[in-house]
Amino acid sequence: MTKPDLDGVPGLEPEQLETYFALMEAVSVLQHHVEQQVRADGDLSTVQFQLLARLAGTGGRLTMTELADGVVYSRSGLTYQAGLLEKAGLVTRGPSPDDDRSTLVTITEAGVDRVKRILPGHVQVARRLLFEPLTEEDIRELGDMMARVRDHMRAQPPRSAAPRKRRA
Amino acid sequence: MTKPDLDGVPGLEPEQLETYFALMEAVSVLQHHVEQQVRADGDLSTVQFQLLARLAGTGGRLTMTELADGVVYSRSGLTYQAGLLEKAGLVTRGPSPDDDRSTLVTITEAGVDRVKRILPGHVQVARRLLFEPLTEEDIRELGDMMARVRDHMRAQPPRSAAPRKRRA
DNA sequence: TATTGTTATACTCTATAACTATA
DNA sequence: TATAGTTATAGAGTATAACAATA
Repeated sequence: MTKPDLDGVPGLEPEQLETYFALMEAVSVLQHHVEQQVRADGDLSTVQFQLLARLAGTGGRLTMTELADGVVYSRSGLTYQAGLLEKAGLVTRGPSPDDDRSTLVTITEAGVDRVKRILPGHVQVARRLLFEPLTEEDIRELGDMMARVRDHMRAQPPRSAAPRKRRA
Repeated sequence: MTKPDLDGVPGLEPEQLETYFALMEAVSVLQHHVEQQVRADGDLSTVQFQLLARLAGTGGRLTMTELADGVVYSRSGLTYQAGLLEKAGLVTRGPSPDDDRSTLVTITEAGVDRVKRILPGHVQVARRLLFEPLTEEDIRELGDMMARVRDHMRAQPPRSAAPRKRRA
């Protein structure tokens, strides 16, 4: 092994590849800092914060399946996380009046407070790490692109994997 | 709990916040698909693939510390992953001639083959999920922005955390 | 039969601290 | 003293499969 040769891989457009790697590295570092901030300011993992924030941003109560959407990729994983959040007094779980199979997860006042406690530092991290080297127009363009990408991903049919929960 | 009120959180500029959330959701979904592809095509975790790809892209051999940079955030975590890669025959570890404290990690032919086996599908996932809804100019701009962000992050001094390994 | 959610279990991964060896 | 790396260990998280209950 003296010099691995990675050329000859079909279908690589250098510009896309560089963009992809830069994006993934930048976001990976960002995620790491965010993880630390959420833990330090709110004693939660990022996943827990996302679930809580999602709940807070959607009216306060969702079924387990709705709550999982896009954040957690297995049912049992959500049950585990919801159990932790409930034990911490940040959400409650109760029966749904609409569907007796469903569980309604409701954010508590303490849960909302926790999100509020975390958010400012959260935004500060994003601003310092992500937005600082970008112009206002960059940010607009980035937001526009990412909204398109996100919607495109949401619309993607599951490929070979078993169909997962979809939003109603 | 009827309707959590998240307003009144200081320092939030709605445009930045939306951009941030769109970015994080899009990348999170992308990471999940990438994880599945790397596992399916190459029987590796994303971290293992990143380590291997980094090694392949940097001339084939790096010290443990150099290899860790930006991918793994603790020394022991890298030792663990390097141990797995070595057991799988994808890298070898040996003493460094320059510094007897260092360990040189060298990618094997099998390691390079593995990266080559994974890359095409990898790029395909990125193209299908990330690049499809973007124009060529979008991609150029995104790449430009992310390169700036990445470099900015690399230049950031560690805040309150203990200083980590830095590239030489 | 399909769907919602939980449980049990096994596995992967990560981080902290203690340790060895070299600079 | 500081740095490179390993080891032991403990904890968090995830996924799979089996299960119960309802649609």
